[in-house]
Order: sequence, then structure tokens, then C-alpha cells
Amino acid sequence: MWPLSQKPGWAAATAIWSTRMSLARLDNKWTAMVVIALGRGDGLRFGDLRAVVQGISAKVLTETLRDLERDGIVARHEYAEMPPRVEYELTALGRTLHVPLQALGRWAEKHTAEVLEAREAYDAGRR
Amino acid sequence: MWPLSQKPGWAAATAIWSTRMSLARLDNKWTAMVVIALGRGDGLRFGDLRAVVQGISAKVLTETLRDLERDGIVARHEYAEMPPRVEYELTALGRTLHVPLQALGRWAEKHTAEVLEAREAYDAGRR
DNA sequence: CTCATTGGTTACGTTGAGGTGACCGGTTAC
DNA sequence: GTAACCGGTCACCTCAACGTAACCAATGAG
Repeated sequence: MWPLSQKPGWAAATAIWSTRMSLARLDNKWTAMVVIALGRGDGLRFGDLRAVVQGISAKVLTETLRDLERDGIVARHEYAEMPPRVEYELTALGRTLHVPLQALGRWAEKHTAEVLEAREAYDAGRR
Repeated sequence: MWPLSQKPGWAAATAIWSTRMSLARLDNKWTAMVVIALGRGDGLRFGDLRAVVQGISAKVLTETLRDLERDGIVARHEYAEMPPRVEYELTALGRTLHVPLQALGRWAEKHTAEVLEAREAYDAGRR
């Protein structure tokens, strides 16, 4: 029999994601949350994002936003005021990404309890 | 005005994911692909998974599968044969996770080109 | 004069995820 | 005798992601 990776349906599919998923790849551990936060609609300021995405450092938030901007997911609007004001919002492309990410977020909300139970059961068995 | 994180709609929401998303958190960079691979339906053997999820090492695949098993996402079936045979498949819970993950995978397939264009444009501007 | 504000940047240090390569056990085929 | 098969495990090392803390520029308020 064939190695699975060469079976008709599979071979093509595999090559696709290895590269593709690494894009969707919530590159750093905060990316998904930033996109979800921005998905609420209105532009958010840098400081507000920091507050909403609890725990993220200024450094990493900056890096994350730059990457998302580079990838065309997020648009940055800088206002020449003092003190500075900068707003971030999803682009059209970003809004399409927001959909599956939000779905994932909802999955997490819905099934966290189940996962935790499974974990306890598993750990109890191994003890 | 209020800091955004304390505005009515937001405060509750934020606390939720910080913890919750870290669960859906495609803990390591391979988890999503493993779940998607298993989502095709039938049980897959360890070796086949390695082949399908190109680039993953045996060590990390083992770790990933153990974690998924612990979380109740994946079921492991070991057959007492020689040479050994072990099959993995999604549990009912795993199948519910497969849905949003596959959606994310499809987003990647569909929009990779756009992202790459955006990147080039951005880099060209900065050069 | 000095402090607060906003949106960063920079230098530095740590840690843990992930990669590599060697090794194993039980059985069959050569 | 030995090689191959499969599904791992173990020891070891590396690199980049992340966190922390200091600093900055321009303006208005006190």
C-alpha cells in the first residue's frame, strides 16, 4: 500500500498548508487576540489595545502590529497631535481573517470546561 | 472618558480570553495542522501523521499528540502487534475543534497571495 | 520649572520550544 | 547473524520570542 502522504487526496493538500498555515500562523502568541480585539469594529488606540489585550508588553504589541500592518491585516492611522494619537483598525482583508479567529475564540469559551475536565481525568489516571 | 478596558462591553470579554484563548492556543506551532490532518475522518498512524505534517520531528509530534490526548481532543489506539501499530483519531470534542481550525486553514489557502502582495508592497515602501 | 501624557524604541537577559541524533524492543524475512 | 520495521524515548544544544527597564520628543497644565 501507499505511504499516506502520497495517496491521491493527500499529497497536494499537505504541500499547501505547510507553507500556508505558517501564514495564518498566529505568529506570536498574541496575534490572534489583537485581531479579535480589533474586530469589534472601531479603530482602537495603541494604549487601549494594551489594556484590552492584557499582559502584552509595549514592545511586543508594537512588533505584532507592525507585522499585521505589513501583511495587510491592519491599517495604522497616525494623527499629528501632541501627545500623539494612533489608531489601528482591521483592513478588509483583516476582517475576513477575523471571522475564523472569532469562531476559534468562541470554541475556546464554549469548551474550556470540557478540556479541563479531560485534563484532570487524564492526570488522575497517570497518578 | 473611561479607559477602554473598563467600558461596559469590554471588561468582561477581556478576562475571558486571556485564559481561554491560551487553551485554543495552538499550543505549539504544529497543533493546528495535526488536528486538521486528523479531521479527515479515519484514524491515522503515527508514521502517516509524520508524513502528512511535513517537517515535524518525532519528538514534537509525540508531545503534541500527548497534549491533545490529555485535553480530550485526540484518542489513541494501540494495537498489541509487532511491529507496533498506533492509530490516532479525533474525539467528539476534537471534531468540534476541527471546524474552526479548518476554516482558518481555508482562510490561509485563500488569502496567502494577498498577504504576500501586501508584504512586498510594504517592504517596497520602506526601501 | 516640572510634571504628565502618548506611542513608541533600545539594550539586555532569560527561558523554553523545538531540532538533531543516538538508541531501544519484539518479531519476521533474508 | 543481521537487517528492517514502527513508535517511540532520551540527552543535548540553539535560537528567537518574550519580558523588563530605561529612555525620548513635543506640548499643555499647574
